[in-house]
Amino acid sequence: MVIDLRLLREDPDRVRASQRARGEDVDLVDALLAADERRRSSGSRFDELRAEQKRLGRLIPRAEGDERAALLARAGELAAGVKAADAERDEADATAQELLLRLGNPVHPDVPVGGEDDYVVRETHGTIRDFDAEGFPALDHLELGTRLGAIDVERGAKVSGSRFYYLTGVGALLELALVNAAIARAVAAGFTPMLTPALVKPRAMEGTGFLGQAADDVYHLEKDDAYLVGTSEVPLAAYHMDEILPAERLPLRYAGFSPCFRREAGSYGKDTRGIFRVHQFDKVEMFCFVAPEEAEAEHERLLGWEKEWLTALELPFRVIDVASGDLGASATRKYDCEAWIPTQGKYRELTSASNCTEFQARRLRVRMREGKTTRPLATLNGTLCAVPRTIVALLENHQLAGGAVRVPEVLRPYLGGREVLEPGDHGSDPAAGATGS
RNA sequence: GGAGGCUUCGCCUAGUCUGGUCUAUGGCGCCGCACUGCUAAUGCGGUUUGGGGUAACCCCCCAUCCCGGGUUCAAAUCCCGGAGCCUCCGCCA
Repeated sequence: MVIDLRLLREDPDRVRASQRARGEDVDLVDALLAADERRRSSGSRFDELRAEQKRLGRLIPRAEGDERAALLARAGELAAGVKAADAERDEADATAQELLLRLGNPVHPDVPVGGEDDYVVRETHGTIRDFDAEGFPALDHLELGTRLGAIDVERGAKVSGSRFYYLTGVGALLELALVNAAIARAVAAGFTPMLTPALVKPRAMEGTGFLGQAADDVYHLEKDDAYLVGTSEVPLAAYHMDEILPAERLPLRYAGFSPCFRREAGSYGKDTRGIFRVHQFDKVEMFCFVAPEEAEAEHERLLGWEKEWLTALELPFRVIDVASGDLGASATRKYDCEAWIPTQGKYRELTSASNCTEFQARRLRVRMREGKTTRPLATLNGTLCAVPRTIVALLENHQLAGGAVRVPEVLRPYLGGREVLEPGDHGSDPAAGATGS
């Protein structure tokens, strides 16, 4: 049973306050405490009866005649009692477990309280271009992508439905360039690159906190009782499931690359144009296992790597401290990097760094051993590069008059040296064209 | 998809047929102590994990032999279901 209710028992008011800040059910806390109490009392009754049962079990084989009959009679009573206590404990366990799934990680005290719009802007970077001054109107990413032969949403919809797309020609090259550049940077920063499964068992999904409030957004394959991951955070967190890691091996840092699947339930009519919000995309994700006391510092480091990446892509962006009501279930605090999208006239989320403290580690039973003691560790995750959104930001921010797009220097080595993407480039190797071969 | 074999406390392993001091054997590794110019060797002790009792330590209780059910007074052991690994066959990028 993957339950740890220590914080709840010790400081229920803090958990209540957290639920309130998240805009979630506060009564849940009392229901959980009640289930926990039932679980404990039936558990200790079970333990006592079982102890007596064991004692009898040792006497019976040696007893004879009337004595043996009496012992067997008592043992029969005990068996019934043990069974009842066991059933009651199981029921309380299941109830507690089910309630616990709906309880989010207690929010960090410095997190701004409120909903989606109550974030606090931490910092702003880069310069927003003034297209009026430059003398041409900014085209949106879909217009640019279509002209470049990079994005095909019509055929995506024809084949798979709305919110699906093809990346074609230089669009496909652009994704591969982004992924390669991002992985190279992560590796240089000390991350171990990982290609992860996209299909996981319920345990992994549940343990990372995606089957609570976020369950509607997850694809489930009923026939196999398997889930399509919405991020490689899931298989990365579960990678060390049920393991005890020596403290001296920490921090463990992984850079995962995987497709991500999201139902986008409840976002009808939102971002319907282009590839900003889609059902399937690829993403490079950073994931860290650290000692709990290191978690906040690691959170800052994750944010730092994200900022360096966006800066290297020459994108104007800002960092927000996400408000309590907009945190995922697993995060105690979350920083989003939002890039400026010229045609929308606003900043939009490109990356997100979450400190999950011990929330996921407890559920997945990932622990650290330090000397003699074993305790849960902390997990953190941060986007390095979510491909479609990054493409949106790149196309729009780096567009030139006439629909061409300047390639930031970091990506050029990964794009056959191209400095500009231009309509008519079908993605073949420019060097091959130049030599006429 | 079909057939068979396997899964024991870090690793290896005894135990399962024939249910009951299994409170799970031994080896390796690891930790501590002793001995020893150093190292090595040797000896002794310790070494699954989770929950509970306790202010805490020692210690005590319960669970845990892949997981979940069942039979039984009693399950590592018997029965059913599932998972994982391996071998062979079929199919396949």
